[in-house]
Amino acid sequence: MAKDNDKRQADATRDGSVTLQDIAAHAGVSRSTVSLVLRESPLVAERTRQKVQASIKALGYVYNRGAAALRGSRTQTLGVVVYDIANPFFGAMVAGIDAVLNRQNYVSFLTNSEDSPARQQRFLERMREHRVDAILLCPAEGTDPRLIATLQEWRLPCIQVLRHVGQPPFDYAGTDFEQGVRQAVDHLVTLGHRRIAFIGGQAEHSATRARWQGYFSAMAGHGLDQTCCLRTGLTRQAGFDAIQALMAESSPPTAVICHNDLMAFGAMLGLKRLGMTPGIDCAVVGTDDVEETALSDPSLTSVATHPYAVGEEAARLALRRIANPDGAREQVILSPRLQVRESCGAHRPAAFSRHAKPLVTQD
Amino acid sequence: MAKDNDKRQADATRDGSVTLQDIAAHAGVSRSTVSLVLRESPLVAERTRQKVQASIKALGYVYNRGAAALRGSRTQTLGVVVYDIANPFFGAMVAGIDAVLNRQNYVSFLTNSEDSPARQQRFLERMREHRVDAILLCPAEGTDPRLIATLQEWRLPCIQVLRHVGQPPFDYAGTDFEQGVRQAVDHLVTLGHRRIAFIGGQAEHSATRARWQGYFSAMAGHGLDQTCCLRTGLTRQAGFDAIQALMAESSPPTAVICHNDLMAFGAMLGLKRLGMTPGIDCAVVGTDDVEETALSDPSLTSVATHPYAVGEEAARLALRRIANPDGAREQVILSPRLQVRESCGAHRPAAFSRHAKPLVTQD
DNA sequence: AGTCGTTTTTGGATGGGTCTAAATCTAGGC
DNA sequence: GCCTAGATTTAGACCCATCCAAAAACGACT
Repeated sequence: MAKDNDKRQADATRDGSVTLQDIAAHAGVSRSTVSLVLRESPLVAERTRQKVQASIKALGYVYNRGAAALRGSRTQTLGVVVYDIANPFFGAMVAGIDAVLNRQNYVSFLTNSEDSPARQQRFLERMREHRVDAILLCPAEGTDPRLIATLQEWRLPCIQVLRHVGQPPFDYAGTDFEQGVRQAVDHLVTLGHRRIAFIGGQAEHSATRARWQGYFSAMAGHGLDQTCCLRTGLTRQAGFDAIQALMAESSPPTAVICHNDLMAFGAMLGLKRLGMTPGIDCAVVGTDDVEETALSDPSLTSVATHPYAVGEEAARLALRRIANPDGAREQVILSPRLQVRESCGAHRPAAFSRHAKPLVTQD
Repeated sequence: MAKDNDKRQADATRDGSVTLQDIAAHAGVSRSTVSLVLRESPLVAERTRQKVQASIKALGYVYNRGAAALRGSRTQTLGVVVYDIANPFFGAMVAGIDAVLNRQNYVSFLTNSEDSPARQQRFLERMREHRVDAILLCPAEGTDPRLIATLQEWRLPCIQVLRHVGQPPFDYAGTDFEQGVRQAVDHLVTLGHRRIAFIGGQAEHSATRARWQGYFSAMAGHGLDQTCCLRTGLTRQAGFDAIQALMAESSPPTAVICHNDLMAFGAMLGLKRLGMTPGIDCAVVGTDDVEETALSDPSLTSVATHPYAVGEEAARLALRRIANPDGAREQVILSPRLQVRESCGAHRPAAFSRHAKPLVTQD
């Protein structure tokens, strides 16, 4: 037996792969026992546990999660699909996801659909082949609503994030965009604005619809029917173009709310281009409250949508769903908060530090 | 046999897991043959291939990459460790990595070390347990240089990105920061500046050292010895503080080069706070050329370090290394390019800037 | 018909864990 | 000293593909 031991150990050092079998031999127990020790089972006697642990250390064993996943049912991996990883908003969200997963020894695959349903589809299939335990999906624009049902058939838990498609009993984590826009409208009305425009997306997903809904209902609530709005793309350029179109109208708005911060930055540049000053000649409010809001000039008032926190919630929800695949579906919806800065004309803080926001937005 | 077939198929629909065995039975061939078809082996006869493919489609088979990885040696996965995923620079880099990997059917785990060597260590160990084929590592600040040797012992290919530690024969992809800073100095000298300051990191990694090196050597090359510089943190706040300290000196600099764009944005805000106009009272140059450079006011002149391209190169290098683990180590180093905008005072493009100035001086 | 070289196909071992049911060991009770 | 419930440990099947050596099929050529 000692000889057998030696041989094993020699093998191990040669190709660097020590297995349960090797540990078992070294510690003088069975493979099963070692497996139990590794999984911290309470069934193992303390003395045995220590003996095995010592062998594990001595041989430099590395757990093989792939092999474990093959027999067991969990891979301890998650798939994350976003549609624009270069967007700082998603950077923050991914950081939130990462923070939660690490605590649970999970790792996540990250892929970027670039808002292409076809790419998204390929990724999902690849994730499936890798047997991820769940998917966090920010659906690409134009995603077929039936996708969610398909994933269900695949028995692949899917948490939708920020946007959602398909029929309601689904898992979702996001922000209440409707309420966010409403807050922006309310604030602007308080400041005396009446002609408030909204520029936002034309695509049909939940996140767009919710914003429009918030805008229309808030305006109506204040008895302001003469809404003016524009359905555009979601880029900085779109904001730049849209604001100029709005200003060219016979009675231009005195304030504008934008679908996201990128568009708001574009709108501010557009105003400057026209010789106008954002926050004075026309108030501008963005959405997301990305880090850069504080360093634009004027600093941008924005509806904070807490990407880091959304990421955390989504990840937590995913872990709950993995633990209990048939549990009731959950929607975790965070409340946005209007972050008032200079661009809405409310005030102009004197010091940089006062309107600097912490690097990590956490509720 | 037909009965056996039926049973198999029933199993399949029940728990959604069709295996090679099922396909083999359905197509009337052996498991081995099916495996060959899946891997597009030229050994299989065309007729057989088609028959098998039909069965695969009919039964809705899903390839099990985990099982394949257990026997074979490749997992088709990569680990990516960055130190600040919320930073837009890394967002772009990750997008570049993702783009290359997808073409090769690879997926990557992404984790965020937050510049903590301990977290980084944990991640690397987890990646090892998942048997990733290679690691793309942006080493956290304070990483022990021996880490690279350790990874080598683990036989885990590691491509360092942007920063590097350890002894030279290693794989690396990054940008030539030294040359970047040199370009910035040269440009500023051409514009007539003599008192050029540099504010940058104090930590000891390659990326910091290279920048200092570039600064000192370029200054010396122009016969400008009276260098003034500050070693600070790398945040916006650090830039904000540093510029004010510099301006308080008896003979303040007329231009300042910053370690990254975040600091440059901070520095510009700092100048405004002092009632000065960036690009007029003091030139400011950043590094990285993140997207937001164009929308600051004034727009920021910056040394473009091409994060997307760096990500692509790193991923490609990783794939080469996986294919040939013992090949010669490579260093892929991209040349930066100075992106001249308004903040260095060289010119003020007509488009956005004409009206921007009055706006800033309003404080 | 027999031989030979290709081209295809295949059985069975293998990778490294987990799972289940059964075996073995305790200590306490009589 | 024997019996039993409870605590530990274990053997062996299993997960699902890949690998290798060997078998089978095929066609061409003596």
